[in-house]
Amino acid sequence: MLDANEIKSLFKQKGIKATPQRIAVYNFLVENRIHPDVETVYANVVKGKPSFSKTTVYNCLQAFSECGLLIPVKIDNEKIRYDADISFHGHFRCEKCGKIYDFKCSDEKVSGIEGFEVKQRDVYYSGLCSCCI
Amino acid sequence: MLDANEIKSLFKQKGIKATPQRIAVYNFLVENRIHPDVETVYANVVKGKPSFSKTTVYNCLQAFSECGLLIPVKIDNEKIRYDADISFHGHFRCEKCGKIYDFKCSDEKVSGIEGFEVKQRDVYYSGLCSCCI
DNA sequence: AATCAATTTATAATCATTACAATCTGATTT
DNA sequence: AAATCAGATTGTAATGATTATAAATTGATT
Repeated sequence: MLDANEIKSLFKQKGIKATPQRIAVYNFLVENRIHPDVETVYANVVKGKPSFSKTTVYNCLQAFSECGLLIPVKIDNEKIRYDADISFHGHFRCEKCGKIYDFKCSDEKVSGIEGFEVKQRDVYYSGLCSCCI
Repeated sequence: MLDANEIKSLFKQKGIKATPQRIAVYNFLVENRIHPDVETVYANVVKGKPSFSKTTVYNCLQAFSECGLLIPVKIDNEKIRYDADISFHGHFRCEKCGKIYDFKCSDEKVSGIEGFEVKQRDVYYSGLCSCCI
């Protein structure tokens, strides 16, 4: 469990209000690096507060995405999943078990978009993980 | 306009039946490298055949994706778009004009997924294109 | 303690995609 | 060339995740 005051100052830094719901959602994301989707986050936080609304989970995840606290992972045709590790890395999705793996990824050399302003880079692989081959 | 017989033999090679609808959809994709979504494809093919069903467009695009005739581009929160260029390259989406640009992209060096079987690699960038900066 | 903007909640609305079943048709066989 | 049949197309209906809405609540500031 992260220190609530740390989270609060982090939120303040990012300009978003600290609410118990947001703290619960962020805490879950940081402690469970499983790239959960909305449903999974909801299922877990609602255990601690039965009145937790799914809309709130949507709101929280969107707010966090917008202020850069987490990265939305949009891979294959799956629902969006969320990653609290905001450093640059690739995502591999196993098409059999559905698990998403982080991997290290060097910067690519690119050409054809000279003069463009790149704000976001995503590297997605998919296939079979070693457990599922 | 591509040669219909060429397309037919291509479809046969891939093991899918050649129908006028499929030929129309594939032809549009190859001639218009605009990474269209389902709606755009439908709007264009229905002009040549008013009874064209949108379900058929979904079916065609899925069949083509499955047999490797085109690549589904799933970038940002946008609807899936389709690319008839199946060689490896990156996709840049301008968040202002919505246009998708192809770019050349060297192979990345990766670590952390040794022993995995990679079947699909996608590199997605987004930001502002030179026209929109 | 008062205030106000932001957030949460529950419900309803939206809309892209999928499911379905009847009809049709392309490709193969006779 | 006609028969055959699996596969494809069509129109309609169902699905379900996400978004919109508005009332009630609450966090942060004064």
